[in-house]
Amino acid sequence: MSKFPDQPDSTQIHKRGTSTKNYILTPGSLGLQIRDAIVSNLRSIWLHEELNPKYFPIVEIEHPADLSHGDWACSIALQLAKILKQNPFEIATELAELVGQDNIAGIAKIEVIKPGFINFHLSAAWLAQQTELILKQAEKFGQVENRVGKTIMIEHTQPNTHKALHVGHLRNTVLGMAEVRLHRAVGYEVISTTYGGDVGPHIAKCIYGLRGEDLTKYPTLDDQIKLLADSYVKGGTEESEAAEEEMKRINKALYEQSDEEINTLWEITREWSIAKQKEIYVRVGTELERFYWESEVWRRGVELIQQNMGTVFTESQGAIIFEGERYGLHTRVFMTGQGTPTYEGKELGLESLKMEEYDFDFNVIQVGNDHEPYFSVVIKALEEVFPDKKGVFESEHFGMVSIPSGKMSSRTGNVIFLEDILNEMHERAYAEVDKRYPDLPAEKKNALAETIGIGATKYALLKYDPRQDITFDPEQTLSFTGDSGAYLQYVCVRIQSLLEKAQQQHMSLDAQLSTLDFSQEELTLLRKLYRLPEIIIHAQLEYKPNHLCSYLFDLAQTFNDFYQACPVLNAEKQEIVAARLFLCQATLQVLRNGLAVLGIAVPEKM
RNA sequence: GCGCUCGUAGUUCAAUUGGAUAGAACGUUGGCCUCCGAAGCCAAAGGUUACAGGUUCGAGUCCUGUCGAGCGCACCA
Repeated sequence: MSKFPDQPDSTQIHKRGTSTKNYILTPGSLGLQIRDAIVSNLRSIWLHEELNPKYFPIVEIEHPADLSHGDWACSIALQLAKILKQNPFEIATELAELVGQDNIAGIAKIEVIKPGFINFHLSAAWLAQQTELILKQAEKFGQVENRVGKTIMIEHTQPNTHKALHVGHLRNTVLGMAEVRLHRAVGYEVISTTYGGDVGPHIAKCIYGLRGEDLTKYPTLDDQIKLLADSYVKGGTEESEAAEEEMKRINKALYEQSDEEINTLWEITREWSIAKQKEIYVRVGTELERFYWESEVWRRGVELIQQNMGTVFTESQGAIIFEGERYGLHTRVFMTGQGTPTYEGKELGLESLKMEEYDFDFNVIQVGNDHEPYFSVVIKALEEVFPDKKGVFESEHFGMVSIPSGKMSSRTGNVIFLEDILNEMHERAYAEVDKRYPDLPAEKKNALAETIGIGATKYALLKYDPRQDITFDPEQTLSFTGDSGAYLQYVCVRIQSLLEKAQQQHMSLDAQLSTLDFSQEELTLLRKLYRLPEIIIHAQLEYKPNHLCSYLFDLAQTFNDFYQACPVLNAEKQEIVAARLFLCQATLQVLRNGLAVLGIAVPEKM
């Protein structure tokens, strides 16, 4: 007997790009039960009609965009019309009839609509039960165990030393940490790392501009960072031949550590940069388990290149190259004519060091999309050098950030600095806090302003598709109203204060629903609350935290509809008060859990 | 010139990877605090998804072409 094709669920799908929506179907979920019921009944039809199992489709179900179309929907009948040589509406009707006979608990109604959609409506009892589960699982709700036992290293952020961080870096680190948390949420063991450029021509430029400076004249970290930025511009805009020769000499000396004066200068200023980076990481909640540096991996890269000369790498015009063209890629230089490794050459050393230090199943490297062609080459070369590591390394490409005045460039000074953004957002949030709570001690105002400012900043960067280039206009992008971090925080804070009031009035906060007589607004809320785990899986598989942002914002809006329409504490009957308090708690839990994955904190009051 | 990515409301972006009437936010206009927090809510206006074909039950999404933008095309990262 020939075999029907496998019907995937969320545990079987590793990566985005898979052509099925069934990644959100977790084992035991109602969605999976519905899908499987459709599959098994369809198989009966298949066998009855004596069709070839080879042509049996992958059955997909999804949440209709419009809730009036039900909670789950399946369009398989439309796809089968041709194969079965039958009207899609008839197929849908027959299938719906058969699935209905399975009496799946939780389904209140199955509808067949127009051309041939089968729509499943969930019962209030099931939704209520599901919501009780949210409160039972508390902060664990939203976590799934799809990838337990797998370890992934995520390399992100990657700022160079000797340069001030700008909005682009902020986007990278905020996205990077969101990816780290999303992967943890689906069960991965995650190693969060970064890799910084601390040797090479870009550093040489800064050192060139720096020479002759009395470093002791710059006592504070901010002065020091300012000096580095100015020096970089000085070196970067110098175009005379003599200066270029000198910078090449400095570069070479940096690699070989052959010049005492340059070494000292480099060591001191490198520490400045790293201190500043760490300060920022603490502020934005970036946690890194291991900092890799070009200076510690380049020799290893050179050795690997030398060991694979003639096989993987070849010499050309004095440089050492990898002939990517043989694989339809670019041919790239891995070692320059001067004998220094390039970005690509160093990368080789980096990956080999990672493998030596850690045992991981995957390593995702998140970089800007301008690096995309290089990474295809680097990964190809890597797989040639380490043939047993095929499929381990993967690069993920983020879109670039430009600003209204054009493309950012540290060299010309057309940049918005990361810290300026954070500070400005802090100040704006402080002004709002001050307006509302003028009597609060300054210390508390500052703490609150920081939570709100950082939250709004992170949300503003996470709500876009990571792969899209974005224009970052601080006036417009960073907002405390509408689709913003502050909006979500506000909804949480308002629920918190509601619950506090309820407690003061000794109302019951049991994680149980005593009524199933829901209003339209309550029902809509219930129909969205249970979806968080699916959203997290979706966001993780596609590396798209913006899906989680959209969901949370939509949930918050749905809650506001409910809040506006339904009095909670002042509801007419005790059991309605209890039911609504219960809904408030569940919403708060889901919002908090989702925001935690995004790295956004919720203040107690605001 | 070649390659990759992209083109959606005045602006910034979504759109469950081919699903149902393309959604938000900002901005604009008008309304809602004697009522659980107005950083909130409601309403209005705003679209031939750059353009032209094609594929099919169905296209913003896939294929072809045109126009336009960004990025990349060996000793920078």
